[in-house]
Amino acid sequence: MATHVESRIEPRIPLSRERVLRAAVKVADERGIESLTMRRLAEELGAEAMSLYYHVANKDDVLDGIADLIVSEINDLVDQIELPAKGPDWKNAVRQRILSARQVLLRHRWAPRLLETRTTVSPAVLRYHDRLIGLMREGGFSYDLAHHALHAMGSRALGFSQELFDPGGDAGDDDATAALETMADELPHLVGMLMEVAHDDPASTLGWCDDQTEFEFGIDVILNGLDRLRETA
Amino acid sequence: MATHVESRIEPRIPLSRERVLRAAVKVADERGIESLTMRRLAEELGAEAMSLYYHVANKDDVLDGIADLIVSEINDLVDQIELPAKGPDWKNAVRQRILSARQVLLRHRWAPRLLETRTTVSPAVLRYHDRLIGLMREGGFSYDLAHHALHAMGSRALGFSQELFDPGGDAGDDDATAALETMADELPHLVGMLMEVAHDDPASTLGWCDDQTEFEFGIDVILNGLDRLRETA
DNA sequence: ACCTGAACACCGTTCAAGT
DNA sequence: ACCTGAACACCGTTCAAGT
Repeated sequence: MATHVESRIEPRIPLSRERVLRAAVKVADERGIESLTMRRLAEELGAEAMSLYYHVANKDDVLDGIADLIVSEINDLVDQIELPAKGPDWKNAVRQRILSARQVLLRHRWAPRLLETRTTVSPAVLRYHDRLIGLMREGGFSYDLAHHALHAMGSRALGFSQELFDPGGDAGDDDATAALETMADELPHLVGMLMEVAHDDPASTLGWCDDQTEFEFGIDVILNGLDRLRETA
Repeated sequence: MATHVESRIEPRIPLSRERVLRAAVKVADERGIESLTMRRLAEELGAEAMSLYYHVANKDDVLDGIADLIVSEINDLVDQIELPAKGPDWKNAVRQRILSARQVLLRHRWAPRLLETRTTVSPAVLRYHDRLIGLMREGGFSYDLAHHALHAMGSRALGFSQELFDPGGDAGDDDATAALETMADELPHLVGMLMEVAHDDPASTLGWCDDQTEFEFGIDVILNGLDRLRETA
């Protein structure tokens, strides 16, 4: 009867794969992906951990699912971008798509790392790349060059690039600067570079020091290089 | 007394941080990094899991340690490469270092993913990049351009690039090809590309489909682009 | 069809205790 | 100084049982 009353006050919405995945994104957004456990996820849904297994195969399935959900969000956004004219416009069109994808990833900071560690390919990722190839074809790429291009862009195609270390991210903070000075003997070039570059390096936006300016510099080097190859092909 | 006999037969080598980390690399090489647990690591060393904590702070410390060990292996190798002449030689020198780094990573397939997930910066990674900046400076780069260059290369500087999905890796295998054909409606460009490109795509060497040819294509696009910027700067 | 309680195997780690 | 046994908190997951 206590349960009777409870169920009146809060009528139970049934679980579903959709609800489970949306709740998982919410938990990851709010508390970080490392605190996304099956028990925590169930709690978010007002259910028990074991109930989830009726709707998803296991935790890996959840992770695959939310990775796909994020890239679907990217697809929804880039589908609204108008298609370019044939020829040299391809570059700006691709650039615009990539920067839009990046906007979505900025809302889900945990997503880049998750995307890189998933080994099963997401349908949404396939779709995203399919459209990218289409744009390049319209721009005059052979399939062969488009293939090389996808490899050259790597994760940048989806709007991020994982940095191995942060060559300037903490440079603004005084402690780090002082620490660097003590390493000047062993790391002369790195310290020299950071001293000069530190002032014009704003806060990073994604990853460790993958800030917007540097990200755009990187894709432009690649897109310009590909454009040159397209012209001479 | 049984223990007495045992200790005679197999005199106990004392543990040390060095031994722990080397054993951890061995376990990761032989059984994959996902099976590197504190208990398994201790077993490899003929000790109990709790004994490890006298020599390393925790598991994260072990992971930081083996990441650093691998990059040290890279440093040892690239230090043997002779230095280039001033000027345009920088490109080949950097290219050669990157491909040497890649050779080391091919011996430790788990290392790229580990390197990308470590958030604390390894001294060896700092040293590697310091020398890379030095080469670019000799080649005529400003510190500012060298900084952009490091970002543009990202993980490629250390010899790998994580691919988001594998545009042709399984294309050789018949099942995958058949599966692709059924997706031709939704993914026309991707399927079209793979059909054409599949035949000349050999087995991958690192990551999912990050094969040597594609990796070199990618770094060449970037290095050539940077070289052009260096000339016009 | 959908959900759950109890239980299992396996983690990383603490702490007091051994030599 | 170096190592360990017992124990704890917390995972993902199975399975039989509930409605």
